Parts: sequence; C-alpha cells; structure tokens
Amino acid sequence: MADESAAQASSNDVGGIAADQLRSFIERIERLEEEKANIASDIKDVYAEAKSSGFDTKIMRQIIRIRKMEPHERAEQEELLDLYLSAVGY
Amino acid sequence: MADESAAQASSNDVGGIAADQLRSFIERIERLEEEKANIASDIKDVYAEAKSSGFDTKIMRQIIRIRKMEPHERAEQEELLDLYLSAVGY
Amino acid sequence: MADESAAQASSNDVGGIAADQLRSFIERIERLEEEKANIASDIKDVYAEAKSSGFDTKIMRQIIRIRKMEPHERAEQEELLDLYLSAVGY
Amino acid sequence: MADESAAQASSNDVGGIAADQLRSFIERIERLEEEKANIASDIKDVYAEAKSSGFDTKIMRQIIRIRKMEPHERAEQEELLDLYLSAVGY
DNA sequence: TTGGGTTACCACGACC
DNA sequence: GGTCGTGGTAACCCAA
Repeated sequence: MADESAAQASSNDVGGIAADQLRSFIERIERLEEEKANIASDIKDVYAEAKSSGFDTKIMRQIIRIRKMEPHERAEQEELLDLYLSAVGY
Repeated sequence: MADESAAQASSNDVGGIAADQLRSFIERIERLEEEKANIASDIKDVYAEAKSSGFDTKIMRQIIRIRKMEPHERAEQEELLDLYLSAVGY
Repeated sequence: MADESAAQASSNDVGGIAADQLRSFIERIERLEEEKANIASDIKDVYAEAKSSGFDTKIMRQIIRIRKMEPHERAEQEELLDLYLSAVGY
Repeated sequence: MADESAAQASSNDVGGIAADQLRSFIERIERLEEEKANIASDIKDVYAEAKSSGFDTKIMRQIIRIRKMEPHERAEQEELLDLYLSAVGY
C-alpha cells in the first residue's frame, strides 16, 4: 500500500505504518472527544439548573426531541408526495 | 390559557410557569447540542481523513477505546472472555 | 453471584461458570441469528425480483420505511399536545 | 400516463405501472420484515434470560462474534491491533 | 469487482 | 435496574 522503501526522516515507520501520523490522528480524535464530553457535561449542568428552578427535565427533553424532529417531518410530507408520484410513474 | 391577573413585563407567566425562563433553558441546551453535533462531525471527518491515508478506522476505534479504559478494567474483560471461550470449547 | 458450592452433576463447571448452560445459550442465539439471516436473504430476493420486474427498489424501500413510521407520527401528534400542556402546568 | 390501451381486469394498471404487482411485492417484504423483527425479539429474550442466569451478555456477544469469524480473519485483526498499539506506544 | 456513500439496525453507555 | 439517546457496525446500493 505505502511506499515501503521511502526514507523516513520524520515519519517514524513501525511495522510498515506511519506511526507519527497515526498517533496524530488518534490524538486529534481524543481531543475532540474530550471537548464533546465537556459539552455534554455543560448540558447536564443546564438540566440540573433547570430542575432546581422547578422544571421537569423529562418534559424538557421531550420538547427538545420533538423540536428537533419537526423539520424532518415536514420534509417527510413532501417526500411522501414525491414518492407516490414516482411509484406511479410520474 | 387566559391572562390570569396582570401583564408581566419580563417574567411572562403562563400556566403558573415562567415560560421565558423555560424557553431560555431550552435554547441554551439546543445551542450546546448543536456544538456537540459539530464536534461529532469533526470527529467523523478526522476518521475519514485517516481512512483515506490508509488507516483502518475500525482498529483505530479499538485503540481509542482501549486507551480510555483503566488497565485493570481491560484485564478483567480479557480474563472473562478467556473464561467464556474455554467454557464454550475454545 | 451464583451458588458456588452447589453440586454440579450435569452442569460441567469451568472456572466457576456453568459451561453447559452458557453453551446452550450461545447455540440458541446462533441458531436464531441464522434464521434471521435467512429471512434477510429472502427479503433481498424479493427486492431483486421486483427490480427485475422493472420496479425501482429505492423507491420501494422509501415506501416501506414511511409506511412503517406513519403510526408513530400520529402518536407523536398526541404526544406533542400532551407535552405542551404539561410544560405549561396542566 | 393515461390508460394506454385496454382495461385490465386483474393487473390494475396505474401510471404505466402494475400497481397490484407493486403492492404485492411491498406486502411480501413487510411480512418478511415482521418475521425478522420477531426473531430479533426472540434473540433479545435469550440474552435477557442468560443475563438473569448470571452471564455477562457483553462477553457473550464477543464470543458469538468470534465464532462467526474465520480464524485467519480473527488473527489478522489481532495482528493489526497489535501493530497499531505499538505504533502508538503501547 | 470493488470501494465509497448511505441507511438501518443494534449495542452501548449515560442518565435517572 | 430501566430507559433513552447516541454511536458503531454491517448491509446494501451505486459508480468507477
């Protein structure tokens, strides 16, 4: 797959793979996942705050879920129409 | 449903609940979730880039999973797996 | 978790687990998965047949998908109503 | 677009497409998918039963995955994993 | 024939 | 321990 005989000044080949490059990818991902986890934690905090203000977080979650899917549903309606038209050859 | 008593400039009470406050919580969460989704998308991109550099993303995911685990956790899993494997004749 | 000191006439204990029982579970599952795979294959065949009769399988898949989710959507509408009522304290 | 030539008692032509035939295909598929879902549900039940007998279902799934793989396949994965791990410094 | 994109399924982990 | 949402995996389709 890779050019096995190339000089590896900086790429630090291990068993035929570019170890440095792999490590770099892995670290980038791990870093992004950390950020993601932080945001998830922030979200949790907001729910906690809302809860301590007397709101029902379960209902809040439902609202958010449904708000998220409403655009999809509208799209689906149009899709549905197109769909049956196509099925029938138009 | 009806205006229970008086106009409330800023707290906008509806059904006994501070609707404005609720809306604010919801919007904060939705915003955070959007950020989270963006990061998830970035992660996907990195995997795609790694893949097009010739790396096996499935293995990469394993690596990341392993690095995230406590060493003893990992050892326990292995042990249990071996046990079950031998129980099943491997 | 399990009664470690019990007599194991038939259960063939291996490293503290009931090997026979485990094997039995595994085999039941494998068998069911085989059946499932067969049905998946049948489905594939029907699509192939439909395709060779001139139908667009992509559209067929869409139709099936949407038929499957229509009941959900109706349920969602009711849920939505309840939801906003709850959010507002009713 | 219109009825191209003659009335078709049984084939019920719509838009140039044999609607009856399409419906039949769809229904066959939906039926098969229902069967498939039932089997999936059975599988779930077996896992639940195994769990309540004290087995670790996650490990069971691993076992089943391993048994499904060709030996050399499994070996390759392990090898690649080790390679990546060492590249990353483990 | 194969690789990449897409989709649906399923498992896993988080949260309650 | 149960539920819910998210992510990973595997199937399937098309294009090259």
